[in-house]
Amino acid sequence: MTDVRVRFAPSPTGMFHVGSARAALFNWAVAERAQGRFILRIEDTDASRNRPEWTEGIIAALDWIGINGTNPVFEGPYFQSANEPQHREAVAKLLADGKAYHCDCTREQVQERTGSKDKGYDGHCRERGLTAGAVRFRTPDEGVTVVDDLVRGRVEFPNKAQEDFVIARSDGSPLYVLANAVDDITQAITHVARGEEHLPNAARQELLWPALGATTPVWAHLPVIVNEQRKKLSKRRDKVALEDYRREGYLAEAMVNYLMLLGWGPGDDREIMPWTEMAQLFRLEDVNPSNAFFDEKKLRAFNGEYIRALPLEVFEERCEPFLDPSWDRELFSKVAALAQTRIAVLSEIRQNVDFLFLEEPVFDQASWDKAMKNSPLEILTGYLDRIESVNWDPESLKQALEEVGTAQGLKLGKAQAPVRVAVTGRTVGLPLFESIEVLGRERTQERLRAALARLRG
RNA sequence: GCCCCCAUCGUCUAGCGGCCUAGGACACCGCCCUUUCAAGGCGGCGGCACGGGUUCGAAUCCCGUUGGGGGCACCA
Repeated sequence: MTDVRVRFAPSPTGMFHVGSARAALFNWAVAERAQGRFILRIEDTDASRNRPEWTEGIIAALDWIGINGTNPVFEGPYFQSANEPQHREAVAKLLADGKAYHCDCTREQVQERTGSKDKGYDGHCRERGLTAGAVRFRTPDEGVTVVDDLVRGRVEFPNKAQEDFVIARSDGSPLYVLANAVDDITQAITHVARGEEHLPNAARQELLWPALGATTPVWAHLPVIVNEQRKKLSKRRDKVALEDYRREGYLAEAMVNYLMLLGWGPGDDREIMPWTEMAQLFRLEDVNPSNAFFDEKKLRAFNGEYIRALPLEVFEERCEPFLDPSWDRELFSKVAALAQTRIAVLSEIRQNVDFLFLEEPVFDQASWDKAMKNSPLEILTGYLDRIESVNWDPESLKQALEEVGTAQGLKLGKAQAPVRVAVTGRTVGLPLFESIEVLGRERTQERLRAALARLRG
């Protein structure tokens, strides 16, 4: 088998999308498994829609999910705009060969002639011998064009429904369908795996490649990732930016793992699986052809799994960006392990540990009211009293509260509520007595007194 | 309107003619553990869209219906 060369060819027209990330990952897996090449090509031929920061965003996002030059399989980035001379040359050759022709019709003129806005181009300029204007590719009028697709099988497109599509603007600048084909050919791409929205383009390129003297690559059109309404994920209405997920505290490993499972499965009954293993198992032939819903709930669950699997020190490092710079890291270290099983995304670390660092805990009225139901005055005063002399370890702190509770006829579950809110401001959180231990005697006493004052109004 | 794709639990998937009494995961619901909340353990709910074929046998093959989706730019 000849060397496998795949490519990922995003256009820098917006924030990097989870759908693009998955397509990149699928290609990356193909390249890795085959020990081939993964070519990153930035398709920046529409200058009006491109911005340099989007390009940087693409590279940073790919790097985040593990796609970068560290791996020798990676090649690029190349910029499509740099290949414009070749694109123009290809257009010229097609023109010279009579496989393409100039056309100066406006959209309005075409519509007027065909009497419909849905009919498409009518071939009006085919034999006019124009030497200027847009360039159209001459498509066959009969027969079918076949796209042999790894995930969809044989797909036929009737040629009579295929209009003579434009390959270059009237100013001579080449269009996507042409530029993309030329680059794929010159970069010797063997497998094109991209979103299903490109399937109609494949029909055109199936015509274009031979016209350019090349044999067609292996196609694989990936299912679309959809939202809850089963519509293709869109920048406008859906949360699609990979960067947003990163900032929220999703781990790249979890994101990669989850994305790989959208349209594909490793085959056995495992889902949580390291990249190296997935890459060895992945085959385009096994990609499921139907659309997949991006389920953030499941992503969260995966992320939780990955967080819990982290060695403690690594977990602490990963939390770093989500902690206030002023917070004492040694104090944080003491409760990190307790928080690790309690968060699903890293940003949630804050609400779990903030009570340790704030001057006074953040109270919300609802939690307060909920917790201060059962003899709160007695519990708080009683505990304040016991705490004065108790041994400062979780077990003793617990026993002390148990005794105070018993005196009020309350089990620990009830008795801990007022204390928890007094100390942490919240009704749920880390194990109470470990939290108190780390907070220290004095600060705990302060908080209990403050709560009492607040309680007495 | 035209062209194309798709169809297994709510969701993501396993299944590629007999192993299926359809498996797993997320979600959901119980129970256990328990100082709250998690985590963990155990259990439960829940699906082959429909109708015809083909076959000794169909979730798996074929056709149709219905339902979803994608594409129809001098964007990528």
